[in-house]
Amino acid sequence: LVVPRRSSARQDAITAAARLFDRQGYHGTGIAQILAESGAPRGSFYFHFPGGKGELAVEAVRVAAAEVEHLLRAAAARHPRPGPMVRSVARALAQWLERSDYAEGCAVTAIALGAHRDDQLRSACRAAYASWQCLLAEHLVAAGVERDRAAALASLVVASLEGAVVISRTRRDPTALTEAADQLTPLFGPA
Amino acid sequence: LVVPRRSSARQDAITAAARLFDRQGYHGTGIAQILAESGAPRGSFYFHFPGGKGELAVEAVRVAAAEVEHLLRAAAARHPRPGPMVRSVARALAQWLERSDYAEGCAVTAIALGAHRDDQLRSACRAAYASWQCLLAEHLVAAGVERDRAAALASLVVASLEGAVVISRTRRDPTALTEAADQLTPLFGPA
Amino acid sequence: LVVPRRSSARQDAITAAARLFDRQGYHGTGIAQILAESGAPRGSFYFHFPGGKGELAVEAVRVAAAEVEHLLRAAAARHPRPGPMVRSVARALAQWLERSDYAEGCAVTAIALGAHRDDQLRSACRAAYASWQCLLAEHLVAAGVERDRAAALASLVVASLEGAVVISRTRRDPTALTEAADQLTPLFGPA
Amino acid sequence: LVVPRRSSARQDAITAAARLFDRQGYHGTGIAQILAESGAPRGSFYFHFPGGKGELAVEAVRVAAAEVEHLLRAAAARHPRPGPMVRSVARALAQWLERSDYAEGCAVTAIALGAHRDDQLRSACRAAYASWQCLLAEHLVAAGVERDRAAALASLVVASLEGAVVISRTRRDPTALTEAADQLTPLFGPA
DNA sequence: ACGAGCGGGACAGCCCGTTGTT
DNA sequence: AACAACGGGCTGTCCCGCTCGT
Repeated sequence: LVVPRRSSARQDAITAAARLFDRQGYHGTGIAQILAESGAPRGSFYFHFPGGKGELAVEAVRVAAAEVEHLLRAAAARHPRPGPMVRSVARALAQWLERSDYAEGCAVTAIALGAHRDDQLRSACRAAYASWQCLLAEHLVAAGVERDRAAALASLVVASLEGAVVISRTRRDPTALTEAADQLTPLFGPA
Repeated sequence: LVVPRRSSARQDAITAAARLFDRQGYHGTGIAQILAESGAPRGSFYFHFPGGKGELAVEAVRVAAAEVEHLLRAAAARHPRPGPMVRSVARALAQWLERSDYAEGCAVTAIALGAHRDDQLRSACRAAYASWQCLLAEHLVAAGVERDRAAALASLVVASLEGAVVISRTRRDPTALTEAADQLTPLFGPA
Repeated sequence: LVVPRRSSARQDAITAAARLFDRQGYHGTGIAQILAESGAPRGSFYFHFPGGKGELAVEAVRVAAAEVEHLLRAAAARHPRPGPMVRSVARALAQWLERSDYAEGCAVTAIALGAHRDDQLRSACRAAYASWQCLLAEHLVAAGVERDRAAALASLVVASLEGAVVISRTRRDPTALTEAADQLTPLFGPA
Repeated sequence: LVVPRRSSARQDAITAAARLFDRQGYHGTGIAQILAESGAPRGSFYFHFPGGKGELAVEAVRVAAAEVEHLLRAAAARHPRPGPMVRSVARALAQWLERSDYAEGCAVTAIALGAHRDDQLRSACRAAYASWQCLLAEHLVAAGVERDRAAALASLVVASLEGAVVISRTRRDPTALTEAADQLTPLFGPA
């Protein structure tokens, strides 16, 4: 007996959109390309996404945010001390950049910059940043950082990595990421 | 002796382009809008910019980079110690964001993310980041930071501010910027 | 004994279609909107209307024609003399226009003009005009007008009211209708 | 010496648009078809018509209105008495219908019904009706009809012919037009 | 009778880059 | 150095007709 299995078209389109928005930006990516690369059918696009491109982008932001959340959680589980944890995240991001030949960075930033006029989209990006900051802050607190300082420090870490990804991509060179993580380390407490 | 005073059309277009690319992204901004808002004539656009939109964007990146360089130099002149200097820069960026109601952030980042396929454009963005990092590193050296560490630290500062601007814009709230500068301060040496 | 009470979906769709074709024209109205506004289910549309949009429009024409027929019959019953009868019809049409803020006029005309390529549709419109003319002619004959002249006169009345509705709608002003009825009156015989 | 002779593309598009809007209605006619049939270039459409399809339709209404104005003036010049004048106009309209095999009627009505949401378009149609009514009213006055009645009578004539054109087209038979003109004649005064 | 989904084509609008002429 | 005009491709959006499975 086969479970009715709803079409995968919607999810396929979201995945492809996250990748393409990341590579080419929000305005630089057309729906046609997203559908072509995802193999999703054209006719049901506005059935799956009544809100059009914007709604698709909101979903793409959620997917991209969840991937990074997963990365952060995995690093936190492996490294109890914040210094190694942040360096591990930076290394993972650097590898991600290199593996795509610096074509893919962070879909959230790409969409945040390309479409900050759309309030729902902006809101989704804001939620992504907030979740990352929250995860980092909790890890810092667990490592003994005082709660208020942990929040501000987590904000700095998110911003640093975010900015370092953009710069690394522009340079086609991951040193900005590793330097950022290395230089941040002393802030997390005594070695 | 009369200076020929070339037409301002070219410069007007560049200025408008920097503002609009910042606000709407590279692909989100059309040449028609740039010409309309700058008042530059349509007919001579490809006389002034034979390279088309890409060449215009390169010039816009240079202009935007120079503005930030000016900001950095001014802050360095006023604040000999790196902590206050970086905090002053963050405050200035925050004011810039607020003044435009978070519509304008950094044209370099907007273009870097929107058009990183164009090598000349990417090169111009890379040069912008490099010049900022260089200015910051020299200021750190002058304040007594060892040269190698100063370069890495400057890289972190640039990345942090860059990322904080993106996040602040997304949040419509400047705290990410001020938090970043505050948390970075201890890295610059003993109070 | 329970009357099977067939689903109202079909009738709902026809009613909504008549209203929307009237407001927006045949090509300006999509099936999706008709279904949305009527609350009729999407899945069974082609069960109820195997002929698609065209068949739905034919039914809409019939409904709209019947409404006008009803209006004509009621006016004829109340006013034995043709002059008052036609003026009463014009007033009713004017009220109908005003009540919808001149958004709705006559669905038959809207469809006749928008889709006169479809023979079945054209046929339905022709039947509507014929039935109105017939009703009017009989009323004129009953009032003493000679039979041949009654037919031609009824044709003029239908055309006048038809045209006056279009003009009134364009003007957002019912005077074209009342003027038409007033000026026609002398043709119906001695006061 | 050659007069710079601006491109005929704009006028070509307007002429084709008038014909096609008449045949297929406003919403039933696409810009692509208008450009294809007129031979006008695609790239400069929004140069010639910044207001898009709506602006094109406004011009088409003006052209169509002017053609009818010309017809009315010619008939008025040839027939000093209103009866023959109106009958001559009706004959001309009937011939026009027959010549196009009842595919073309009156572009103004087609657009008035298809796009009465667009205020500028509605305004252009209103102006067309007003100009026809005015021409007719002046002719009636010149023939001795009292001024106030002439205006109302002219309104009736315009509405009748308008409606008769729609009905004739639906019937593919010009009798509605000739009947209308014949039956109107007694209103214009003693034979 | 009906919801979900597909297929592919059309819509209006706008894009960037190039002509000719002046 | 600026103009009117072109060329044709692409955008997001929406369309109608249909087939599934229930």
